Amino acid sequence: MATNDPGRGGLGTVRNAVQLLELLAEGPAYHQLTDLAERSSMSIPTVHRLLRSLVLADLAVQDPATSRYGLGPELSRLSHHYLARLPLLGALSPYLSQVRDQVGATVHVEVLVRGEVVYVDRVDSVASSPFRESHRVLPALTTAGGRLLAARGDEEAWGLACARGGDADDASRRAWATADWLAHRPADLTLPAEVAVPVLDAAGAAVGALAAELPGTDPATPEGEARAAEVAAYLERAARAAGRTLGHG
Amino acid sequence: MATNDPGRGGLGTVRNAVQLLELLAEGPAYHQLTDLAERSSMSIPTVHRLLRSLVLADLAVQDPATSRYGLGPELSRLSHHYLARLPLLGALSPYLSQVRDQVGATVHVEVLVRGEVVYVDRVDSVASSPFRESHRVLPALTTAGGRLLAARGDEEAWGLACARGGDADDASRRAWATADWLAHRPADLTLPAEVAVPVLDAAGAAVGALAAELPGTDPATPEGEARAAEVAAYLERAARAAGRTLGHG
DNA sequence: TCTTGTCTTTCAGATAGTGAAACCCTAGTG
DNA sequence: CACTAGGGTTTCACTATCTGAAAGACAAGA
Repeated sequence: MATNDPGRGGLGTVRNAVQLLELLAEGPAYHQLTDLAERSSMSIPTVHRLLRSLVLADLAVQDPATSRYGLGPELSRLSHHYLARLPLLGALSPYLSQVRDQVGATVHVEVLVRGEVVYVDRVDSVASSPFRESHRVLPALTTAGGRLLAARGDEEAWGLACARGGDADDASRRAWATADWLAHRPADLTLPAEVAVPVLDAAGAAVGALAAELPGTDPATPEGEARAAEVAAYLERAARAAGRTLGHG
Repeated sequence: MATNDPGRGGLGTVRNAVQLLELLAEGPAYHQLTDLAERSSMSIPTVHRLLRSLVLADLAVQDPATSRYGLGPELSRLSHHYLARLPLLGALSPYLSQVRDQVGATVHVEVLVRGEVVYVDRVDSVASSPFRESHRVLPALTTAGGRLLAARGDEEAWGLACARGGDADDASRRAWATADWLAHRPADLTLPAEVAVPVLDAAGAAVGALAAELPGTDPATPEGEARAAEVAAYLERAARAAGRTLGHG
């Protein structure tokens, strides 16, 4: 046992605080203390103190009516500071409007974090539907971009992606890891299908995905696949251009 | 000393970890350990351990080349989970595309967090410029929306906003707190001017702002102000409609 | 009223985090 | 090439600080 695994390394208090944030992130907006204590297998006072500290930092909030706990706005502020300096976004940004115009659909930039796909940037098409899910975060393997990124990631990333559901075998992984582009129609039929291409940095690592919506198209049909290939060509050009401005690792 | 102020309440380790995240959020993308230790007035080993814990949780990253530290992608994942369930966004979402079409410009949803304005949602106009700053986070008092929100906030929020710069006196505050809408052209002339209206919940508290860009318009001129008032009318209608679906507090 | 289910606080004790100092590396320099 | 300077990392004894059992508050239902 090289790692001497106590959960995993790092300061216990930080680990516990982070675990709470992750519990708060799943399921409904607000959670009750008792429940969080049980799910985290920490004692109730400990959870209470941790939550109070997180609330003080605005990383969590406590609903004054029910005194239940949820995630806090400071996460958004920090996230925006992170994204504002993310090389991937800076590199893609100049091309996004053009790609949007070329493909005539909403374009997304996606990254893979802990088995989930996060939509970190977007340019809306003219005909964006009013049913916008602006802040989707989906299990990686349920989206085209997520499949590309998870399959090209390391074992840990792939494992986390599988753990989020959307079953996949090793054959799928090999196919996705080598594909230049991928189209997928989500099981939720209210969401549009999407085509995605990976964005590779100078070292050849997939740092994100560039995806376009395919409203009213089913990539399982021949004409759908033709449309997807056509759109993918535009995406690939932008992804390659952006990739050239990205340094190593 | 009612508060017995040791910095402020909460668990010390969490407070320190959060302080590091805030230091990482300001200035350049990557910071060095020594510098962070000095700025936080914590010992170097302590900062090192905290950062290692944060890196383990993906809340921070360590650049493998320079071994310097920056914010991590998990912040985005958590932030998206937060935003996905934010009542403000759900309430405004159905109206945003329509407002975009009515005003013919990019529309933003903004919230105030710790003295900074965070752009939490956006619908792009057809003619969105390629120089998109998608993930701005600006000192509150340098934007129209931030001024509205800070002025209507409590003392603490107002104080934090002033601390971020963009000087303001009490007269300005009173004017902004009662204004139905506000237009402002940022000092950075590459950014467009914006008009903003507050979004009030059932209790009358300002939970966010709805703003539209005014490209090529200077609200300081008579015709600019007329245009701003016209746009504001559309924004107000959407903000009121959304506000009705927002509960108390 | 009593019960049940919450969130919150207290307090003694030991776990777990702290800082000084030493160690290791890499990069730059004479 | 040896030397220095500047970072990041690790060790270790100490004790500050976090922990958990139990008790306290508070609200909602029966």
